[in-house]
Amino acid sequence: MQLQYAISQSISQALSSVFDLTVDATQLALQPTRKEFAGSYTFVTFPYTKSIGKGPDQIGEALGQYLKENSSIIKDYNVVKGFLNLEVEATEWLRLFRELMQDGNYGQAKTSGKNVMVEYSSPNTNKPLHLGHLRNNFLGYSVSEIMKANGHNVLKANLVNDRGIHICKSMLAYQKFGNGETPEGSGIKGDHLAGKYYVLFDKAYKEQIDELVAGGMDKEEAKKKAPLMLEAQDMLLKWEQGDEEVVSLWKQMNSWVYAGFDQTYRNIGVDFDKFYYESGTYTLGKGLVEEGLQKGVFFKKPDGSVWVDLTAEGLDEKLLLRADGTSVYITQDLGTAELKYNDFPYDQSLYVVADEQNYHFQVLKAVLKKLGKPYAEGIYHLSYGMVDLPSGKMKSREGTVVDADELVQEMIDTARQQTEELGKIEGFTPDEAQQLYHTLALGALKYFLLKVDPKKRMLFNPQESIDFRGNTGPFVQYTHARISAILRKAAEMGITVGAATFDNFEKLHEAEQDVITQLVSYPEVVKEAGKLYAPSVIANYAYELAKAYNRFYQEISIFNETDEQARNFRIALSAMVARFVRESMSLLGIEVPERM
RNA sequence: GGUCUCAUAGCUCAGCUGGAUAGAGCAACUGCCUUCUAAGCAGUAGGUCUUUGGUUCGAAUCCAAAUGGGAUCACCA
Repeated sequence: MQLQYAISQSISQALSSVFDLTVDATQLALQPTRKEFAGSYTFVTFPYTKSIGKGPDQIGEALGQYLKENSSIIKDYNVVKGFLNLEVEATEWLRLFRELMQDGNYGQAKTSGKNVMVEYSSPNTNKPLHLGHLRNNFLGYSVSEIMKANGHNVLKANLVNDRGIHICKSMLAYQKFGNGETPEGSGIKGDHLAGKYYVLFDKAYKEQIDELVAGGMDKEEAKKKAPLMLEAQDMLLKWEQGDEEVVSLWKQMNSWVYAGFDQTYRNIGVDFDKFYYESGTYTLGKGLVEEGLQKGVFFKKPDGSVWVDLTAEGLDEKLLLRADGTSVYITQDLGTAELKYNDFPYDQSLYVVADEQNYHFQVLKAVLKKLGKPYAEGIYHLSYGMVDLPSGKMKSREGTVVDADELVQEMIDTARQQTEELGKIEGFTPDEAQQLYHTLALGALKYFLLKVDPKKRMLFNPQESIDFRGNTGPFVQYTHARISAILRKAAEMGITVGAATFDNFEKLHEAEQDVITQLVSYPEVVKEAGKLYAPSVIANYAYELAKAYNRFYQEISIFNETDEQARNFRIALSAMVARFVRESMSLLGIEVPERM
């Protein structure tokens, strides 16, 4: 940030004139001063004791003295055990604050001219979305917003896994046990209906295995020989051959599932610019395999299968094409990478996919590099950790998954209950109340899933995640609602933010200065979040900002202030906090209410 | 077994490129609503940063090893 750089420059100057030591300002590291000491920024003098030949305290004292006398920004200083703490002039803080007030795009980076594709969600069409998908969806959406704020041109893509043996399983079960059930007829959401038959398949399949095992068959063999499995495989074959009956069933069931997904996506507030379907991409990539053979970077084994040797890259040999010429998972991903690049020439292509696929993406990138593809370098696996439950890992087959739709509904119910208990719905129409519950529910859920570093595995505790106090989404939302009340009151009094001046105000309270410090650090935070692909950085910022404001709110009165300038400043400060709370939360895909 | 990854308060998590006495929230305990929304604020208590070595003025942070979780090593996706 500018202020820090300005201070660094002054220090650089001080080092040069006091000690005749040349250090570039960019090499000087400042850190925020710890709460227990006076000051905003701290300069550590230890690294310079050798080259200067004096003790750390002596250096700090001399630098502090120089800065106080020569810099218009530095108000005062103190030296504690070699740490030079610098206090910044209130006028400087206010200057920065005015600057931010006037810049409607503060924190929004200039257009980079870069294209960034973000693939996320990518569901299977045989079952509804669960908690793990929610982390994926929220991450993907938020990272997209963060990339936009960093000036990039973003395309959100969803690669739907709409084919394969698992899809055939639910189709087959439906064919056998469905009795023509439809979402309309039974009132079951389409994706849940498909999921129901996927579970039914698994149940019936297991029974068949047990029977075969009871008849003396080996369990592994029974898994392969169970009639249902054979039928499913047969169905997949028919699908690939374009069998009319199978394809028509596939189309019908998928259309139900899409209607269900669409509803969920709208409900959780995520969207996509482009959809890819594996049924349309699964044959891609064979051309690239051929290309690799031509170039001699792939090789054929005697049985005719095609491989790539990645041992030099620290990986293994990897199959790229089966002996019968059919493709494997990696084959189509190679093809899809190229297809995506042709559709949208990207500088970066992010894949929001769980960390269990780390190896796969290493291979993908390495293979494309071997092929000399220009876009290989831009591929980035945004790998996130699994969501665990207190009971352990989620397993779809064992029914320990937390269903996304159900979870959202539970959150909404909790929001309603909490709001009613607190008696906060006075003056709300039923529609507005409903809207508020939804805003709070999703705020709580998204914040909970996004505040943790994406790379880390996390625990979802139903009890804690529905907490609306402390470091939570609703806490930040509450801060916004509070400020909204203040701004409404200001408007009633005829005070307009921007027009009501505070030119002569310069007695900054500590709590006010802390809020400004938070506000002006926003651009850096957006940059950092973009660099790390980490919404958690934004979430932490929103929390710190809200916390700083709430302290100010508690300690300092706005409307009882007799000094008009001070009052105007505080209203403006509140308005800016509301603005950056709203903006940072929107980078997380979270809305903020006017009242709650 | 090979490779990758994680380990911070009772619980869930922060801790930026090494910097001061390691921070939040929840849970526990104390205060604060005749004043702008108490979904808030202030405070108390709670830690051998898994262990052991190393690098250095200085290590939760960097390096190595050990221990314990997790992922992956499919002609599944």
